[in-house]
Amino acid sequence: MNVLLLEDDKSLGATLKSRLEKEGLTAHWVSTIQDAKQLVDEQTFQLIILDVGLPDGSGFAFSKYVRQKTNCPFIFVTAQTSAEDRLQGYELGAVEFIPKPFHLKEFLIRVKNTIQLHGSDEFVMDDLKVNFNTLTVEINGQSSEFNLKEAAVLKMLINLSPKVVSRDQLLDHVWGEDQFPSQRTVDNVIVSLRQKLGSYSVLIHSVRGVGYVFKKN
Amino acid sequence: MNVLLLEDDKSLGATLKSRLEKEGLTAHWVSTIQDAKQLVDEQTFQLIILDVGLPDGSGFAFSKYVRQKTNCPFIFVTAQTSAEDRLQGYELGAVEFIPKPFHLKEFLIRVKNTIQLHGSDEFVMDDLKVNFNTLTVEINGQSSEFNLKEAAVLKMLINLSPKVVSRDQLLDHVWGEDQFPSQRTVDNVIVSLRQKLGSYSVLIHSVRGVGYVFKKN
DNA sequence: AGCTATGTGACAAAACTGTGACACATATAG
DNA sequence: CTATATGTGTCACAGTTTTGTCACATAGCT
Repeated sequence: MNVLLLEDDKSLGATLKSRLEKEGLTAHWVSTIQDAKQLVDEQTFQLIILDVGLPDGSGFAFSKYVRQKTNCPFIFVTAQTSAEDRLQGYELGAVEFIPKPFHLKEFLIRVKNTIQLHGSDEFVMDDLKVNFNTLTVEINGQSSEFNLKEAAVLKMLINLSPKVVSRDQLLDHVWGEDQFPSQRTVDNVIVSLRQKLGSYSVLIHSVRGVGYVFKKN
Repeated sequence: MNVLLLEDDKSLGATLKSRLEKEGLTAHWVSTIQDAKQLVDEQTFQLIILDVGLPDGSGFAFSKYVRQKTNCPFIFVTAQTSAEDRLQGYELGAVEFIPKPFHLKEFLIRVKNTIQLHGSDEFVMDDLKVNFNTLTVEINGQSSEFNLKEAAVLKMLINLSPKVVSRDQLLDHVWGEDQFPSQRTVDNVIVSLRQKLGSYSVLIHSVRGVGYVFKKN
């Protein structure tokens, strides 16, 4: 799960990022709306956690930007906690509203609940539907299943699309920085991915000398 | 859906009861812990919404009483909203904590989320009928009984369907975050569930490396 | 003690993974 | 243009990991 954390308090941001990662999530932490916009344009997230009072604008405004681009669920974490603030948050499409200050345990409980309830980890394009939760891919109703590595590789390619992802990046991210399988291993995963993607296999291009790209159309 | 509303503010209580009923729920409204205990002893509820500051005691205390008797989810609605209060609420097993004052719309959004996440205590599909309250399953009239763990696991799978539930999620939710049975334990519960589900056992799929899914057809 | 509910360990079965070999493709130099 | 070097696609095999299942141990209750 790819999580975007937008929080300008350095200490809090660092803490939350580390706790989210302990939960097995991939957390990206930025402290300005500008940086957040850039990340949202570059990657896809399954959850966004954001403050309202930020140095370069209001989290409420940013949440509108997010809504236009994706349907990613988001959680407000803020000291502005009046009934009106909360209602505004929920009406903007928030799925949670956590008032500051809070205890970490409460934060984690509520984030977990949110992920269980709203966290759909899907990629859809035309007749192609990939579900990273059930590790399945459906093409024109025909479905087949991924294994863990395949899913992780495809997810990374899609998340970073249209950037080229090197084999080393894949090995680091998917296999872990302490594992050193041969680079042929990556190719093999690509092979089986392509088989399972059928006619959509052409979306995975190989870039000679570098790695692979997923091109959305 | 049977909902218990424990709120001593007459005006607020009446409003909430009426709004809950507009949502199609059956709402019982009482204003004292004494009355609430009596109702809890007499009936089964699928959701309890309660204030903390009550004329004849603390809602926190009552929530402990509830926990002993049932596993019904409950939501605190209260003006005591410090981080400590909220944490205490969540640690007592609350699934939501709504600070006063609030707008009705926020209240309804959060109640609906809760209901969706925790579901009802009966599940019916074709010839399959599962009752999580009496811990029974009936298939074509043939009935058998679950034990507590089996029921809790099945309920979680069904409530989150079609999402995959990891063994860790199951261990946290069913066994508790402070218990650490082996993951084999989960598999064994799945085995006995499958046995009791007979021909419907195929609905429980395992997702290698992740966990299990319940697929409603 | 007898009973039930629950957790554990062992082992087989199934699925996944990484490797090397080889064919094929693409770049670069001559 | 051809030869050579290098990168990539694909396959089958064997080792590893995960899961299904069973028999048994333990705990708590009556």
